[in-house]
Amino acid sequence: MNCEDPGFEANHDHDHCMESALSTAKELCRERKQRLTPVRELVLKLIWENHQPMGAYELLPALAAAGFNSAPPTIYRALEFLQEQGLVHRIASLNAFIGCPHPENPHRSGFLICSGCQRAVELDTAPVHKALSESASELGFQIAHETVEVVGLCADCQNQEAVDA
Amino acid sequence: MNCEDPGFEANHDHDHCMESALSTAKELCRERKQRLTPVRELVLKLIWENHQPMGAYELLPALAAAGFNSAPPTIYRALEFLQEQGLVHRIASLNAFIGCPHPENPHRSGFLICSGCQRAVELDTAPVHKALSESASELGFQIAHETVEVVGLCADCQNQEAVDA
DNA sequence: ATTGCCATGTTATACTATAACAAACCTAAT
DNA sequence: ATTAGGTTTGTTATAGTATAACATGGCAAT
Ligand SMILES: [Zn+2]
Ligand SMILES: [Zn+2]
Ligand SMILES: [Zn+2]
Ligand SMILES: [Zn+2]
Repeated sequence: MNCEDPGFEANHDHDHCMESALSTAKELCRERKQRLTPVRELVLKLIWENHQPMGAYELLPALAAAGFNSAPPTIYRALEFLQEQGLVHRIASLNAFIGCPHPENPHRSGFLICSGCQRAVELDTAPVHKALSESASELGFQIAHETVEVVGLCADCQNQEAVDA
Repeated sequence: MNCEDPGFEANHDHDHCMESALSTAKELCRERKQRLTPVRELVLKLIWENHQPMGAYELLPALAAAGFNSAPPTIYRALEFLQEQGLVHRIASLNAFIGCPHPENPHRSGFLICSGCQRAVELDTAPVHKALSESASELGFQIAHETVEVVGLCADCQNQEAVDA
């Protein structure tokens, strides 16, 4: 698999993920006449490299190592830009950020987060959105944004638990 | 309506909400042999009084006014206890806490949050959970906990917007 | 009364995020 | 090329959220 086909499979080509995500990002920003500056690109790269949700402050050392200013505003500005472009999502329950595998079409995001291996994969939120919008419309509530973050164990980590037990 | 029938209706009996929530809490803690100490009860009362999601630090002044220590650990300990007992929920996307209208049977929580009036109501999460668990089981993912927080406009605030426009 | 557990007080610190203003840098007219 | 205007980055400071660690006090079972 690659990162365009979300899942928890461990054995996939990380490098391909990252390169693909970066080249897609460059193309999108070019189309949209947005500037994927060096620091923004580096932050995106770092997020994809780690391939799991990353806190803002976890990214700072690598920024410093690359010669950029590593005060908090630097990283938060980059993250803000990347979020606006749909290149990364924020996971509220983790105070962390993760790369989006489908930035070309903006969408509602939702995540499955494994508490065993810390990996997170983006969900297809269509079914859950349908359920939510039905509940909301019963109350006359107009949805603007959804936070859907599910914590649990991925298949690998369930197996691991069984082995350990 | 009262708070056992969640909704965004403005004209309901706040005092009844609060008293009902507090007496339910007392009874539950007695049944469970848990101690609803003065500071814990006060925190619960403050949360219900405000009747909207409250940040931990917003509650501290009232604690100080009541003669309690008002250092952060005090409030976070009380909140932790109240969460364990299902008496309050944390809303991750707001870093805030709100009283649960149905603490007698522990449940998955989900919220509709109005960005106009800051009120939040608990959702019936059964339909959402059904959708989520189908998506999760396709990936062999075992759900432990769900964060479902929907931001938007309640009916009142939609009307208000229409008037203002 | 003694012991042990739970709850609270207290101080300090970690972690997360933004405000505010200055400097550098594009970019696109002139 | 010059200049003016907007955007990006640097820099310092601070706001906002949450927990660690250890001391003290209250309560209950023996
Ligand atoms: Zn996405
Ligand atoms: Zn896992
Ligand atoms: Zn609840
Ligand atoms: Zn409203």
